[in-house]
Amino acid sequence: MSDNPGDHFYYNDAGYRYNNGSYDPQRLTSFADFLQGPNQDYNSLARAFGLQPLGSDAPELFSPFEDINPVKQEIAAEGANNEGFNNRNGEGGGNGHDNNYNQVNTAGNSSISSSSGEGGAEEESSKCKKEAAQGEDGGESSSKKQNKLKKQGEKKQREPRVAFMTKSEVDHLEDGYRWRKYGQKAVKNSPYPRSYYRCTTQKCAVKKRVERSFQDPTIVITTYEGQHNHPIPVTLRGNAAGIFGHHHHHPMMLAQPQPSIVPQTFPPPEFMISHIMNINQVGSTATTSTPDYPQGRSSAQQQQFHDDYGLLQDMLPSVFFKPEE
DNA sequence: CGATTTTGACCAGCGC
DNA sequence: GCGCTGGTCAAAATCG
Repeated sequence: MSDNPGDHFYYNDAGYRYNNGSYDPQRLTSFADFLQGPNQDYNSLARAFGLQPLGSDAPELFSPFEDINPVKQEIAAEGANNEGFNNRNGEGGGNGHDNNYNQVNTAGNSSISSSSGEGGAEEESSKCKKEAAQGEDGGESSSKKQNKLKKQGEKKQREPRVAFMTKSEVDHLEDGYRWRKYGQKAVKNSPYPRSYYRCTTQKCAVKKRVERSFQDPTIVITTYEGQHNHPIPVTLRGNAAGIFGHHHHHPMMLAQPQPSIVPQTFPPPEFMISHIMNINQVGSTATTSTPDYPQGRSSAQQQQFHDDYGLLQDMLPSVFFKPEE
């Protein structure tokens, strides 16, 4: 949707300051579980991040599990009941939170006319996927493109999407995977374009979209769709493999030397993404062995994890999910 | 010279 | 049907 997610960003109020910065394995577990399994339910991730559900206020973003398959729905329901997600504290969200870092907020950029104009809800939901195409080449030539094989009508439902908002100057964040850009389109109501990427690994259909929030240009919104069915290519430095592991490098060192909006405070967001991807990776491929976080780690490692997570928190202005496109 | 990006054409839903 | 829109294709351009 065009609806630039920016139109609904109250995420800043969501209190992502995860449990006051204290370590909460429970939540970490949740977070990791979410990333690992195929059962990504939106609320669980939110929970993991200590986010408010945004339920009533932003149904279009957070809501519904309608598009998710039955199994996931159950999970979702469970989670919902379980922990009440509805306890949004305050309505307009409001409660400020103000992080240490200068919450940019682009006050100036008030072009947020958003609501005013069309913004209005605008749903959109497009589940469109091209594909079938079937060209009638009836007439003439010109059939250049289409004419692909067409599977019988499978609807090709789309995979759940998970999006991250990250404060960063660079649009395309390093996340350990290789991507090939296959398109770019202007985003309605936004001066910033949206880029489309596909995982370059064969057989892997994961896609990713990157766009900059027009409400707060310091934030980039990265949306992933699908799950990788292969390991992270081991070519990049700062590669997730090193993050937890064996090495004693401080995460900061693994980070890419790219400019950050708030250099003195923030490590490049690439690190964060890698971190997330690492967790994701560990679970998906392998084995049911022990997860690579908290348990079974030395206290130093746990501490490290804790620190990393803290950074991660700072890097992530928030997280949100869009069940329906 | 292969891999990737650029960029306009195309395509499929959707609302009207 | 028409036009808009998000998403994708693919030929040409560029990169490494």
